Amino acid sequence: VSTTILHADLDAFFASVEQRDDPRLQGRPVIVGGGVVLAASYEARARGVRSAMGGAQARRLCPDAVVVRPRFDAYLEASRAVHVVFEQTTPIVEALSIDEAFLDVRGLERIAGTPVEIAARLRREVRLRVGLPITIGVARTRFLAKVASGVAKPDGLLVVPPEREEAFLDPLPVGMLWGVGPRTAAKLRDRGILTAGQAAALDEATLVRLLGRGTGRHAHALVHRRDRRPPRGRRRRPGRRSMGAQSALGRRRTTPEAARVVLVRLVDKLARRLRSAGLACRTVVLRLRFDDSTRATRSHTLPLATAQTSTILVAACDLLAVARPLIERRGLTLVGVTLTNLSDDVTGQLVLPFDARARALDAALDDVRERFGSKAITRAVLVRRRP
DNA sequence: TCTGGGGTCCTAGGACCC
DNA sequence: TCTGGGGTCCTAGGACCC
Repeated sequence: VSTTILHADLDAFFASVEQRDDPRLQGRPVIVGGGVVLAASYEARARGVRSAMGGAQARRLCPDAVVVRPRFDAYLEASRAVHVVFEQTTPIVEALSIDEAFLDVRGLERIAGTPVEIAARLRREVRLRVGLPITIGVARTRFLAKVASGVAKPDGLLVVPPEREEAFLDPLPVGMLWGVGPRTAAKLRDRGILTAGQAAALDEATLVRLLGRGTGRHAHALVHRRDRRPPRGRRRRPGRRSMGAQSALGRRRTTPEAARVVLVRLVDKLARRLRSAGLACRTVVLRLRFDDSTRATRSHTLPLATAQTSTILVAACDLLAVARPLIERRGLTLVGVTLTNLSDDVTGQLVLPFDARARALDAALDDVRERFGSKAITRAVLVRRRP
């Protein structure tokens, strides 16, 4: 029942790193990323520049902005440094993304002070040791803490005590709710529901009817400030669910042949990432986007998990062939591959379906050799399953 | 308003098995 | 033989988040 959850969120992260590393950028509008805005400093945001905005539009809004190429290595380095400060603050740290995390400081009162004192010190430490501004929201639940930090930005600290939760949340627009994006917000707006408080007046069944089961229940829980799950430490994180890569193709009309060239590059890159993560995938998803902004996916699930480039590539090319009519009808603007059904379970028995052909078995054995060396297999047995 | 890349989760229908 | 029910997997799509 205590207010011990912190949501720490670095302000305009990529842009702040650039301003930190180049004093000439300090106090000036900075845009990271060329074609599309990856991050905008607060000076640029004041002029209407937003992340994910097209580069041309951003420059129109803010002609004097300094446009910088992203330096992902520098961001990763900064993120790690901030994380060290988090870990020294409390053992319970749940990293949400490269620039934000939940920290649970319950039980630290005697050692480290109240949550607010801890949060204030954390902000100073990050500023001092990493040189970056960070905003922290403090509340009883993760969701409220996150909303609080969003309201407190930039470079702020905001506490929502339990008795003020309702007054804090109810006037906020529904779009601020976690999991409520443009589509869901529009559905609610059609019913005249604009704020969290208005949504809270509806019962769960109504919200489920309006938004679907998952989204409806979730929204109902959030507006009633139920979010019981505490931040989980990094110990047992659920593990990666998918791994993907994509490539935008630009304006020119792309033939299936040209798409295959891109596909080979993507699959090669992904298979390497997969192997270096010690994972294998079983489902290959081909993602396509067309110039009329429609999308399509085609997927195939293999009989066994693999991390082998050739196996994945064959599946991906088959999917491309399946999608060929689609591609010929519309202009292709993006090709992507996502590998899902990930597992790290490669030891022990490999179970093939009864009708597995010799090639599938070879592929499975090659897979094991590729990952564990040519001597990894001591015995392969074909067992007939009971009929 | 289509301009990047990397993810997560949910839903719904069909196939298949018990 | 007919009827009913339950569960899992696969595929495709949708929505959302940073």
